[in-house]
Parts: sequence; structure tokens; C-alpha cells
Amino acid sequence: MKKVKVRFAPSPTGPLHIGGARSALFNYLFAKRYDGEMVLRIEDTDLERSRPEYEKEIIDSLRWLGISWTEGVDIGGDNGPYRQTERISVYREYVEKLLASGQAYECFCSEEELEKEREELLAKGEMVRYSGKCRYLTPEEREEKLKQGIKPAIRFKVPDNKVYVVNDLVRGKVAFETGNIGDFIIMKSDGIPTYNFAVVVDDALMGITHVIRAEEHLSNTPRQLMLYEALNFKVPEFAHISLILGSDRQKMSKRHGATSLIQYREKGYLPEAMYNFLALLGWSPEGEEEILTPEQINKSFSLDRVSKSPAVFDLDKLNHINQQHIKMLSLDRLKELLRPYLEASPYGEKIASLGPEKYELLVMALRDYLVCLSDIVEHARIILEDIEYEDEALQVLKGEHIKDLLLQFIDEYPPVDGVEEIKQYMKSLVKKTKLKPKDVFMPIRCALSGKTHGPDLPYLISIWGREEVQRRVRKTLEIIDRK
RNA sequence: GGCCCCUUGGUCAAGUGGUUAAGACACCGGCCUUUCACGCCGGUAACAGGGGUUCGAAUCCCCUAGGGGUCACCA
Repeated sequence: MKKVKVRFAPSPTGPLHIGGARSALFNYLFAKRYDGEMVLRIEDTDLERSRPEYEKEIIDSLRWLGISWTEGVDIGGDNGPYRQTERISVYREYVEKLLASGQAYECFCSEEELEKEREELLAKGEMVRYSGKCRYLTPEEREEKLKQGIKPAIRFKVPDNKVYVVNDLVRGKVAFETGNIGDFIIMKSDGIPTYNFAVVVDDALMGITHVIRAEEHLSNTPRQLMLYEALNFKVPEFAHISLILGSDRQKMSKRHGATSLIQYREKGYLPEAMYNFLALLGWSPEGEEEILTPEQINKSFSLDRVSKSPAVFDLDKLNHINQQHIKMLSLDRLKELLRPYLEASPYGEKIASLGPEKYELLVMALRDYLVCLSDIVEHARIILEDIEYEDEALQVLKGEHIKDLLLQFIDEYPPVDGVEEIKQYMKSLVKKTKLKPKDVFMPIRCALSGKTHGPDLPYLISIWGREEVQRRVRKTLEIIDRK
């Protein structure tokens, strides 16, 4: 069997978004699965909107996700260049061929004319397609237009009454009749090819065997099939994967909140969690386990298990997957990953002066609370900020004998403050006071943190240390006295 | 509007003619625990509708409805 070769071909008109990332991932997984190759091509023929900085950002995002390729803009290869604006002469060559064989023609229609035509058709309730009027221009008319300085666009002559069948790997056979398709532009009047043309030339020349892309391209496929035929290129296999929708079931867009991969990266979603989540959006593993490492996914991916129906992006699920992947991280790795978030926060200095042992305790105390890495800042608040009293905690502090308990607590506080020692001491305190555990722990928790909820008390106490604990208790005692 | 795709719980989904119609997220309840979270256990909840085909349809066919995509000198 011929070696599988796929490609991901983003246009650098914005950051890599969720949908694009998933297309890239599915291509990558497919190539990986069959030990094939992958091309990264940049489709920057939209001169208006393309920006080099986006190209860089997209590449960064892909690399972050864990996707790599065997040929592409950044690493070169035998089929370059990989940026479409650098391949204009190649497209020109093929356009000439079509022109010479009469399969394409020059179109001099102005934008206004076309717009008017479109509106008329729409008003009459007819199919919106180009009339083909420039198809039959006489040589004299053509000369005349040229003389007027009108730069023609090149249109492809769509064959009459033909049926093109896309043999889609996820959808099966899909047929299109050419009667519904008007002659389309393959090269704009400025000499830049349009998407439908460039994509065919490039995919063919680069030896792409499988085109895996979003469903929005399905109805473009017959046009591309015509071009493959006209140019005598070998037709690749196609697989159109369903769209990713927002919670309102519309195609995912900026309105739906964070849509670019980089935003998730910044919030502290793990690349392996994103990989897992994106893979599950449209693909399902055979087993029941859904929390999977990239390696596990690479091994089991297949197009047969890709769903035809569109999927709603579910942040709850992403959160869950991220949380699970965070749990799988080693403590050392987690400490490393969390540090930048803390350092960039208002607690930057405090973290720096905390020392490695206490920093580790902080991470241990808080790790189960994290849905994403940036959550650490909010959760660290209780440890790094001075006491902020909640009403509920103040209520607890009103209880009888609270003052005695607190005094006894700081008085007997052990000379060492490891988590285990503190735990033992707390137990002994419970025994001595003959109170219910809860009646010992809760007041102390409230006195120290001002809150009724939070991480395990021994951790908090251990991180703060003797002096800080005493300071906090005294502060609380003052407040109780004042009331 | 034409063409095309899609339709199993709120969401992601398994299922390919005979199942008590999986599982996951979310939600609810319980347990664990010095609190919260984590974890564990359990629960609510689905085959869009209508016709066929068949001994038997979530599964096959047709129609209807709903959603989406596309019809650019955007990709």
C-alpha cells in the first residue's frame, strides 16, 4: 500500500481555533496511525487578511498541542515552497494549461455587475450562480476589454450535466450535479489563485493521499473534483469531519467565548488534556475509558470511529478531562507548571520567599482543587493573603469556650511543624479537650483563615509555621473581644 | 431559496435486525472526611415525528420536521 500522506493547511488570518486544531489533530492521528507523513502548508492567498504573525502563532499552537509534521513551511521539504503566495508561478502554469485547452476562460465582469446579477437571481428565487456570460466573448470583445485596461479573472468552465461523486471516508458516497454549480473563479484578477484551485494543485503536487478537513468543505469538493479531472491529477481520498458547535448549536465562533487554542493554553489547560478532549470531539475510543494519554490515542485512532454528526463544545467536559490530567501529573512537574501562574499573580513575591519545602506543601494542599493551572492563584489566596473573615466563620467563632480553645491551641503548639506532627498534635488536642473533633477543628480553621472551608488544616498550619499561626490566632482573638 | 450533510438523555457518545438501549460530563442523593474539594457508591434522563420492509427495527427504505453547511475575485 502506498504511504499515507496528509496535510493541514491553515490560513493565517487569525489564531488557531478549536476547530482547526481538531482538524490538524485528526490528520496527525491518521498519519501517525498508518505511519504516514504530514505536510503543514500555509494558505495565505487572502492578501487582505493574512498576517505573518498568525502563521507563527498557529505553528506555536500546533507544537504546543503536540502535533508535528514531516514537511512544511517551517522545516522545508521536497515539495516546497509551502506558502501559497510563494507558489504563484506554479498556479500560473496550470491556469495556462486550462486556458490553452479551453477548460477555463477570462472573465471581465466587474464586481458591481456580478453583484447585480446575484441579486436578480435571488429575487427571482433562482439558483445563485454565475451566468457564464464571458464564456462566449468574441476575440474582438476580449481585445476591447483588455484595451480598456480591465484585468480579467480566470474562470473554470464547469462541465454540463455531469455528476461528481465524492467517496467520503466518513460519510460514504455523496453526489453533486454540475447544474447547480456556476463557472467559478480559479485565479483572481490580481493573479492570485483562489482556494479551490490552489488547494487542488498543491494537494496533487505534494502527493497528498488523504484530505481530512471540516465538513464546511464538503460542498466545495465537487469543484475540486472537476479540477482534478481537468488537470489530470490523481484524486485523493476525502474525509469530511463534522463541525464543532457552540452551546447554541451554531458553528463555533468568537461569540461563544474562548475559541482559540492559545486562550486555553494561557488559562492553564494541559496540552495532553486538550489533545484528549479534541480527539473525543467526533471520535470515540473502543473501550470505556475516556481519559487517555496522547500515546493511547495515537495507538487506537481510526476514521471508522469518527462520528458524522456535529458536536457541541462542552466546557464542563474539557474541565473534567483537564482536572484528570492534572491529577496524573507528578508533583515535581506540577510544581514547575504552577510556578509561572503564581509568579505572575499578586503573590509573586510571597511565592519567591516561601522556600521549596513550603511551596511543595502548598501545591500538595491545593492540587485536588485545580480544574486548570491558573486556578492555583485563587486557591492560594487563603494561604498567601491575610485573614479575610466570612460571616459564617464569625458565627462559628461566637461559640462558647472558643477563646479558651484558641489560647490552648497556640500555647501547646509543638516546636516542629511538619504536616504529620501537626496532625498528631491536633489529635491530641481533641483528646485533651474532650470535644468532638469538629468542635476543635472548625473554630481553629475559622480563627486561622476566616473561612469555614479550605484545604486540610495540618497543611495550612504547617505552611504558615508557628509564628504566623500565633499571629493569626491573636488577631482573631482581638476581633472576638471587640464584639 | 437551490444543493449537500446531520438527527440516541441537557452535552459528548456506544450501538451496524433480536440489548434490561452502554459509558462519560453535568445534575441530584448517599458514603468517606475535622470543613470544602477529591474519591467511592447510587439515581433522574434518550432512539425527532409519521409511514413502510420484516416474525422482529435505534439499526434498512420513503416522507415530514428540525438543525447545520455551502452557493465570494474568503479559506
